[in-house]
Amino acid sequence: MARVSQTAERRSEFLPILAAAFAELGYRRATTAELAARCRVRENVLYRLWPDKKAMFIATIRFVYEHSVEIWRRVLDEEDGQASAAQRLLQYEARHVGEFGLYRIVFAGLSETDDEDIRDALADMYRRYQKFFADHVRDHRHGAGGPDAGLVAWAVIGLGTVASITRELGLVSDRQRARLLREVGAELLETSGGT
Amino acid sequence: MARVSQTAERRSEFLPILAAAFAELGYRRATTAELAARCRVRENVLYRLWPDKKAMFIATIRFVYEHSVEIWRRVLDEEDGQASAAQRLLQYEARHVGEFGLYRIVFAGLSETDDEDIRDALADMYRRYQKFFADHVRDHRHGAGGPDAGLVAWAVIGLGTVASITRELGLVSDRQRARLLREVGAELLETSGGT
DNA sequence: TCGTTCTGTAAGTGTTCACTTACATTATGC
DNA sequence: GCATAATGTAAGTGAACACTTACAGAACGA
Repeated sequence: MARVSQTAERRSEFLPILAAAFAELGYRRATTAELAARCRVRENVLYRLWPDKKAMFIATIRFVYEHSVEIWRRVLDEEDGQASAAQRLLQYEARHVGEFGLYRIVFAGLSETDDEDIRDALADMYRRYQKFFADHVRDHRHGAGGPDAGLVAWAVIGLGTVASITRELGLVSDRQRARLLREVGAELLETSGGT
Repeated sequence: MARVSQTAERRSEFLPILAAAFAELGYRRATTAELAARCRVRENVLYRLWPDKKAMFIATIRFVYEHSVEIWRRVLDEEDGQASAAQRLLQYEARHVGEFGLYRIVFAGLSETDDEDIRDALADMYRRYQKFFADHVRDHRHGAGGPDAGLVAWAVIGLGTVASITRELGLVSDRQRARLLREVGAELLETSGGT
């Protein structure tokens, strides 16, 4: 034997760079030449780490999910007696939504959904997000009535999505976007169950 | 002079076909060869109607907006003494959201937002949608308090977006998706203004 | 009927891209 | 120190794509 493989380390070294590139350029425009240049290696180095470009993209989707969940966990670990976890997540997003270009990667993926592998990776990511929020919504209400917490979680994801879109397209001011997430988000959490 | 030009008619003849193609394939995968084949003409025929592929896409975005607004107007014209216009729109979407692949075109556009023209076309489209809904939200409440109707309109758009995503990725059943739009949508309309 | 313009067909063209191959260099276990 | 496998450099390849050009036929006003 000679020289132990650094494959795993290199993968996690490059993933944030790939994520930034896919977020900035979208799937098609992020050419393998561009990805390699940003990683400061040649293309074939990337091809030793992943079988093809699609695999790089799917790995990026997973990375982005884990990255943002990690950030959220850190936010939740900060002590704050007043607000529930769900409220704190909304407040955090009110200030930082769209910051890391997560949604640009998701949009890129959503226009590639005729590819089964990409669709599966996205579906998996959304399921995890929804479960994450739904748990916190249920916790926020601890047992009280209201519409299905799962549905509210989807609505919160929708709120984050539209917030990112308005940011991306310059449709509303930062101030208004923060209000959107805080005020409408609070309403979603507080609703006492209609129909 | 000889032979009068049919340019305008042909454009509107092809637009629904282009819309279907972009919705099904996304921007990059909808190659000009594929677009032409679906229109049953050669590529250069399309290039006589629009200067380039981007112009075809932007024309499609506008078409899709006008198409869905026309449908909504028809829904609103049907008499229904009970429900407000906003409620009827939500009920309609609960049954038909994502049906025409509108959001796939939007997603395709959102991953091309580094192109100024595409970004502008999308921004314009969103502004119109938001105004359309905001007017109906205000009307629904006729003067009563609550969070800014403009913000609620954005939230409704978010709800429609996430509904389309869950449909696209097969994440929730049709039944649950209808509940999401009807129940959570109703909550958004009814909120009496928090903070 | 003639001339002009619209409309259709067919075959390029230059570029870009995902992915590959060939080979030189370097680190490390034995 | 030497064999071995990891790592780096450089060039290339075949396919796909946006867009073009050249030309033939068809409609229609004069």
